[in-house]
Amino acid sequence: MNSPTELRRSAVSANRIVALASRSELASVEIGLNAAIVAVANNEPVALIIRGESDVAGATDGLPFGPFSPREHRTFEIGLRDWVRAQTGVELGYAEQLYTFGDRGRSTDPGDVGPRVVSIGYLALTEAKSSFELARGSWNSWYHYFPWEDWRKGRPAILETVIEPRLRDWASRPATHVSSTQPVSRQERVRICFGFDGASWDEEKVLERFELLYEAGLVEEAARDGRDSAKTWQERPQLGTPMRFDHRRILATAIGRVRAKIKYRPVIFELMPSEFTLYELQRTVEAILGPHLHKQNFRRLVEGAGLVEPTGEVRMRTGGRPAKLFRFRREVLLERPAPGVRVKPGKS
Amino acid sequence: MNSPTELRRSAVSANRIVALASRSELASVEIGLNAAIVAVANNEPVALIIRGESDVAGATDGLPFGPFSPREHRTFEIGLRDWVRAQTGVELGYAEQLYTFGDRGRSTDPGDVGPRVVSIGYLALTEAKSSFELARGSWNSWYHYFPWEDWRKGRPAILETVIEPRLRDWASRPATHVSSTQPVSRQERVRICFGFDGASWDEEKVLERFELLYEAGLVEEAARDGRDSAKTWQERPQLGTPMRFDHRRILATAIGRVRAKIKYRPVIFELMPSEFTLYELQRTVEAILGPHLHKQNFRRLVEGAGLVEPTGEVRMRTGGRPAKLFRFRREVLLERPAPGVRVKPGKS
DNA sequence: CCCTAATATACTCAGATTGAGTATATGATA
DNA sequence: TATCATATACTCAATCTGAGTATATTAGGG
Repeated sequence: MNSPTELRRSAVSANRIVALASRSELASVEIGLNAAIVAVANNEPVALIIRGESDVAGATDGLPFGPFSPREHRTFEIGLRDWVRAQTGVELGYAEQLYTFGDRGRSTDPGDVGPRVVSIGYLALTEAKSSFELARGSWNSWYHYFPWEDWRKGRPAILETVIEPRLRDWASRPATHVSSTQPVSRQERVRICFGFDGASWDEEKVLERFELLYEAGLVEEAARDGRDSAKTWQERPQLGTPMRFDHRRILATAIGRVRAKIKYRPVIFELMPSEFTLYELQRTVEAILGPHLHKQNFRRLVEGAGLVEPTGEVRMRTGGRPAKLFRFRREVLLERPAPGVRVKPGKS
Repeated sequence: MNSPTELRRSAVSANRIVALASRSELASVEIGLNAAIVAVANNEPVALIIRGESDVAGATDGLPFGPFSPREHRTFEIGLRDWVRAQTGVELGYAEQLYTFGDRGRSTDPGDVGPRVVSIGYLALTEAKSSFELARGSWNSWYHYFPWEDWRKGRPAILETVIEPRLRDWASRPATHVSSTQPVSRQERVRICFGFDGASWDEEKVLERFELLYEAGLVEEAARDGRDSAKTWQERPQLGTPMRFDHRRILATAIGRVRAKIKYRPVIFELMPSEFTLYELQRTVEAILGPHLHKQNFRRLVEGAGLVEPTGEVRMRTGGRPAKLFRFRREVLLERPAPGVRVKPGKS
């Protein structure tokens, strides 16, 4: 699943950029790597959270992160795996780059050209091992940070009771500055992102939703960063647990990416033990995507796509008829261009 | 289309990473931005190429690139747009981050901890304007660099005559080091990537194909970088025009991304003038994707998805019946979760 | 002015896919 | 042994999709 990294060695030549671009234009920055390490434990989607000292707003939770030292590691990914192992005891399987975040803070102080950190966000998937094995950190449900994303018991009430009225209020106020790169009105953005007024809920728009809440000043991070929109609220509701730095945004990016990816790549199996029943697989998919899937069609899909093969064993004590055990058929990777769990929300 | 960037301001807090991670571990690096600027001119997919001084292997072509200076620009994207405008005269419309490349070169010289460049690759789409307007650079067909990707006249002969025999030869030789992260054999990788032995051709695997050719030592860049595999060939074929640094890899990433993206986002219209006929639209899609599409079904799809609306005008002198003119219906963005040109290869 | 070539556009149809339902199999438990 | 709970198998209609045929409208040659 990891793309070959060998080609990247050619970046040696890129050092010559320095010779070409006027040296003085290049300001040095520091590179930090952030990992959103995702697993599913007891049908709960979880991320590996490190509890650190609280920030100015009192947030303590954060993603594992560490510096990238070119001295020690040949590639970002090697560096990432190294310090994740050292820091948390977790051995990463699948990992992919998410996004590189590098915006300067809101400080407009012209003297603010000091050490600037560019953070490269990574998504990693792993099988959920017991928390005892963790050297540091703990597995927390990601819905802890994004309660509005949890549709497993139907539409979360928080959408109706808190988010919708607040966002409608915010959307009805004029935008602070009309930007040409933002041709869509606040109303429309709110409608599309959160599925109000009959628009459909797109479970992949996790980042868009979080950014909207941030812009509207409805999450703790917005207040911490001193956004004006946050000041307009008399008392701000607590929408999920805040995180340090911009880690909640990175986690949102990660969740959106996983939700999109399992549909066209068999990454769901990175989260499963080697043998599983089809219902366990379905529950794992549901933990990630949210809504319930149609059981019979789910099996038809998964089996029909050749994603799994029976081991011949069965699991007893399921509470009913024993369930056949399956394993992932790695060969699909060689057979189909984009094998994944092409599910759409349906009924039970 | 551009995701809101305001949230990124919260990265100010990330400066505190420095306080947490031992300062000495952080080695400063420099950030370069690379842009793969893509357009379609006369049914030819093109990228904006800057011709520079030739590198050690004689390659002159490269992508526009420039330093990222936190002093001057609040975000990567603002910086990118700024120097692309200054350098080439092109005003970027759509832009998205592709990937951050940061591998150290193959130099294992322990003293090699000097200025290291991390390059952030961006994909930009723009309408093809005449080359005269370019301050610098020229629009070159991307198939110039990747001739094996051009399936518009059927399967490119180069696959049969050059690539297949060479890759089979390479695949039959034992891998230099068997890696646990690479469970698929060389044979299988070659088969999947290039569609040999009846495997299907996946037009999105542009990067995978290029990396395979690089690993096999079949592209100029591999020789330049001193790869062993390149030395095994008596005379190496010329597979496409080489580029400076790792720019051909970035371009490959960009092509793969565009090809994937037009299927679920209406980015194709970034490449079109404001009014166009359905056949012009189809030709543009074909320029990007390669294979021919079924004309009648293409119209059904595009119209049925509500992606376009007739302007009421027609274009005469098409060589036959006049063609209705259409424009992009921006409202689809508000109606459908993932509007795009969901095409699959078909007949004429 | 009519015929033909070339292109645009409209309609048709069979097979595959999909959403959603009903029916049956089988072990656990009272 | 009856009943429950779960797993698994089968069915069916609606929709989608690939691919074909048919018609409309212009340009251009005679």
